[in-house]
Amino acid sequence: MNHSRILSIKRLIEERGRISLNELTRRFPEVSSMTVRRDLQALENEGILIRVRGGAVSVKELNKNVEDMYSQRAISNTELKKEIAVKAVEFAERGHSIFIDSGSTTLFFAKELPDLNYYVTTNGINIAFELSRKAMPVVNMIGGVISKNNLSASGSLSQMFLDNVNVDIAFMACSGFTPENGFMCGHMNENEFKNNVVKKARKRVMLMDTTKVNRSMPFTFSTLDDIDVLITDSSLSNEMKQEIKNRAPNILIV
Amino acid sequence: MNHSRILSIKRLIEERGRISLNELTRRFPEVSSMTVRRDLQALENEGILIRVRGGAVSVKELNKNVEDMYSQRAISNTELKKEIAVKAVEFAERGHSIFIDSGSTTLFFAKELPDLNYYVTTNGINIAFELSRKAMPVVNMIGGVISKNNLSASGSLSQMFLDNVNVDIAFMACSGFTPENGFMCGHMNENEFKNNVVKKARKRVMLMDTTKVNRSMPFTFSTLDDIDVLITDSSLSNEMKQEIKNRAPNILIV
DNA sequence: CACGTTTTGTTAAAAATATTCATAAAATGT
DNA sequence: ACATTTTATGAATATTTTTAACAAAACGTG
Repeated sequence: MNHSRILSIKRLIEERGRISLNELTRRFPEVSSMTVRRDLQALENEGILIRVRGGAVSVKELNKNVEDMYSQRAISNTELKKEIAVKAVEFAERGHSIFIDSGSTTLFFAKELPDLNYYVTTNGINIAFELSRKAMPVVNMIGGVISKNNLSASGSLSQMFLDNVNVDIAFMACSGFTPENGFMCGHMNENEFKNNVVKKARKRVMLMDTTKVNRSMPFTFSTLDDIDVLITDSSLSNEMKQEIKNRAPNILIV
Repeated sequence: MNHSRILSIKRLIEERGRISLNELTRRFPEVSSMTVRRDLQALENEGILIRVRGGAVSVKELNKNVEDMYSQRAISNTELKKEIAVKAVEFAERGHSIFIDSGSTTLFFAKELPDLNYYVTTNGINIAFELSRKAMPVVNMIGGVISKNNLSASGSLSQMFLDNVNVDIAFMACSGFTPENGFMCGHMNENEFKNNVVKKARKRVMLMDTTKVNRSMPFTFSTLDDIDVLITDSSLSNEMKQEIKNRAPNILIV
């Protein structure tokens, strides 16, 4: 059955990124290497992969590096961020108006968000783009001047825009955090904007990976007790957890 | 001089996308094919290209297919659109406030725009993204509800946003055109928004490839004599050109 | 079932690539 | 400035991979 074999090969290479002819012939002992070759050729014609000496590489895999191109820079600690995003999705209720802050962790959150009827408002153009790929959610982009480092809108027009939006729950991101100073970011405009979102939202969820902990930034847009839920990755130390609980007894740490 | 040669090879492959070893040895007769091979190997290690039988393909080139991923669908007639974009760039003056309408032709325009100090306002998130890759222009994104088919913002909030922006020159796109009905688009919200941009701008440039000619859409956002410059590709018929001139004597057709 | 078509296997030849080694040039240290 | 080391290159050879051509098998169809 040639078709199902080709499909298997396709799947294999898409998940592995690159595969050698030797491995393929080992995996498909029922056919000759020549057949596998021809399969690869067929897949190459379809633009699925490109053949290289000794095997083939998946075009998708190559594009993975670019997939996140629209987030401008390579994203680090993707595993941590994904972990956080998966946990955060639980807090998004369908039919509600949610705000998603600009940021790389929140970008993962947007990716993980199921395709349901949320009303999403965001100030990140990469997040708006990501959400636009889904069929159901209504995507509302906050306008304003785009800052090139993080693709987020801010400024007075953003503020005006925000005034016209209601937010049930805000999923926020930060660049730095200490228990004393709270959640910080690096730019004044953004800071003001984030601060207003936090004030405005009925419920606030902070997505923060542990690389942000004990890192200071110029501006604080939110203190610990502004926040209802703090979602971090598994490597948050118990001491820090305790300290957070002491300062903000009502916070839920996930 | 090994380094400059490797750089040349890199540039060559980045502009051509794919190159054969034969061609490379022809282009670099001063070194042996073995050396070229080793150069390719070096570039492969850097992730610039991947070697295939008989030559190499540029990773960038492969990504080009995905580059336009963020425009959601494959772009057709890219050559026409590029031609138009190149011509349109002439009309963008540095230091001015320009508006770029959402659309695939205008996306090319955004790509072609040189990296200078424009003040750009746009309602397309893909266009805002594209512009954010450039260092100089100030990018101002119009907020609003994002429509998923063309990644553009529209709605009452967009309107409010537009009220706060001044536009020297607007580069517009349309989905259909007939001389009688003028420039048309498919959605009411977009239509209203585009219409307001046209009203507001001091100068209006329409980017329209000939596939749009004699195609009707539900809504008209601009008539012929609203427009100052009409930029099309080379395959606009002379009859149509004449008819346009008759109806709008002051229009400049490029 | 006989026929044409498509898929697959076998093999040999061709092509491309890798390896090795020798040499020349450049960089480095003293 | 000289010697030493490193690096780049070319040539020859060996290895691997790919292609091509043809035969056999499987498949579908009237």
